[in-house]
Amino acid sequence: MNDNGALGRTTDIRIRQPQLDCKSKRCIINLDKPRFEKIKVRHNLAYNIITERSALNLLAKSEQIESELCLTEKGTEIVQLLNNKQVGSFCKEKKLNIFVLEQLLNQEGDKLITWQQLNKMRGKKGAGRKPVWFSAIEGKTLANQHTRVVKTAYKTSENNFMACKVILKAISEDRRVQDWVIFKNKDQEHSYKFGKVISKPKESTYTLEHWNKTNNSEGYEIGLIKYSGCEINEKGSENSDESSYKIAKGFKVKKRAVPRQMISKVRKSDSMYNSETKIYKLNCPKEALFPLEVAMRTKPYQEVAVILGSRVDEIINKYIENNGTKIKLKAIARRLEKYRDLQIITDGSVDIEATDVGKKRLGIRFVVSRINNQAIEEEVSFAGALEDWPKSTRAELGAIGFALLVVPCGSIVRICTDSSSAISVIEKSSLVVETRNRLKVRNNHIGWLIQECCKDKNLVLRLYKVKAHSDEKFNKIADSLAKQGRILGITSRLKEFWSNSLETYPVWNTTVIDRPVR
DNA sequence: GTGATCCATGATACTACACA
DNA sequence: TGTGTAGTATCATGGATCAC
Repeated sequence: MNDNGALGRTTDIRIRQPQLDCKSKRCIINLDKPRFEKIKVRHNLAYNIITERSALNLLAKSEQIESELCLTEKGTEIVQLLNNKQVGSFCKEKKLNIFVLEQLLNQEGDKLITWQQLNKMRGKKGAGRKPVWFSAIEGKTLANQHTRVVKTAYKTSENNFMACKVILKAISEDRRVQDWVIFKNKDQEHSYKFGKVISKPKESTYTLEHWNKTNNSEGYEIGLIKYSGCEINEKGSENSDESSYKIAKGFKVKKRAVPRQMISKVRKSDSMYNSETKIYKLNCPKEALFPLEVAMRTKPYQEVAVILGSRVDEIINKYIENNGTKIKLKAIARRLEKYRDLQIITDGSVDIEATDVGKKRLGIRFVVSRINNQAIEEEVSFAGALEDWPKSTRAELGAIGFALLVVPCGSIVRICTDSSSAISVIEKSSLVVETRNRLKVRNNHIGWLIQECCKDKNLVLRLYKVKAHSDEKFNKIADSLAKQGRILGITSRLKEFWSNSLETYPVWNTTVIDRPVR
């Protein structure tokens, strides 16, 4: 155990394997005698030595191995709820990776999932009979067989983060596949809708069929019924009677397609509706798909796997590589999403003190100075730094580009900058349409980003040249953020987003060369 | 024209368990 | 360890539809 070489690693594996075999949440070095007697693991030398050691009351400890092999501190071991015969059945199960009762409860920790739901969420078929150990767990824990609410002693006191979750997938590239997806209704912050992609044209939008959630009493938690008279289609469809909803194609990059096995058709004989109505059911508890809804209702709040963003979020994801910067920009975008007329002061600077060109950082910052042509009380600003090619115009363009990423779609944006060269680059870029000519403009990477961003968001961009270091309040703030952004701000890197338009582009040391190359 | 998917239905394979 | 049983999902089929 103390050996750092091959012997130690082999011992580690030999200890790890029987832990999984005997369904222990802790390293078997820690197990007491009654727990060892629950299940015998055969053909494992390390296990035999540890059991013999336990019988002789000898002590062996390794804090490092024990902590590495501890699956969870919390949770009720399923083995503790079963008799010896049922434990035998439970330990034969090798595919589902179930160790504690909490893995079988829903996100709110008050209901037991079914055998079929467990299998589906683990990507298994779930064919065959329900095993005796699962039936025993049901018998022991369920307070109500119909609602599957568990007895108070087995409920979790807070949000159950050990619950099984459905892993959403990206929407299939195959235009024939009618994916089931979940999407957010803009008016209801944490409420999600179901949709079926019925058409994937080559243009910029997909068409979704909106399916409404229904409550039922036939043993499944969520039923899906096609919705006529869709309330959320005012943006996508001109006809309010249609149940279709058009979505931006950028949507497809998000993992929001529900795996096929999670949705199945309800048999006509089981349906409470007339025989003509198609009903689908969700083969998992609703919380397994919507953990964010649960997390917002229960405290403490923790970030969870499924977060669906807005179009602005998707555009930020498209251009920015660093997660920290993305989070900051999205937070600013949320504050501005109500407004359609914004004036933003931008500024950029180069770290002239750094002698190593490779380590020079570009300080970028912007401050929102006026909203709907009125001065704002609360400061909305961003300060950060940009990597690669330390040029002052690039810094100015970076600040403008970042500012455009946070503004709402369809808005009028007035950018105030002290760099006439930045204004010149943007104006030149807007006049050049051909890809070949675009690449002849200096700083074309950010210039292209700005043009694409305006196009993606349908922005009206107006550029104003202001005097550097003027006395205006927000210009001062922008100046004061200069050093802060360059020294303390998160260093961001732009994605090579134009790889969608260009098959090849010049790169030096993994960095895009954004000036004319001969 | 080819191939993939959807749909409904019936046949079959799969899985776990009981028992000898 | 092998066999039989029960419950369930999956497969095969063929027509219709749609994308390539």
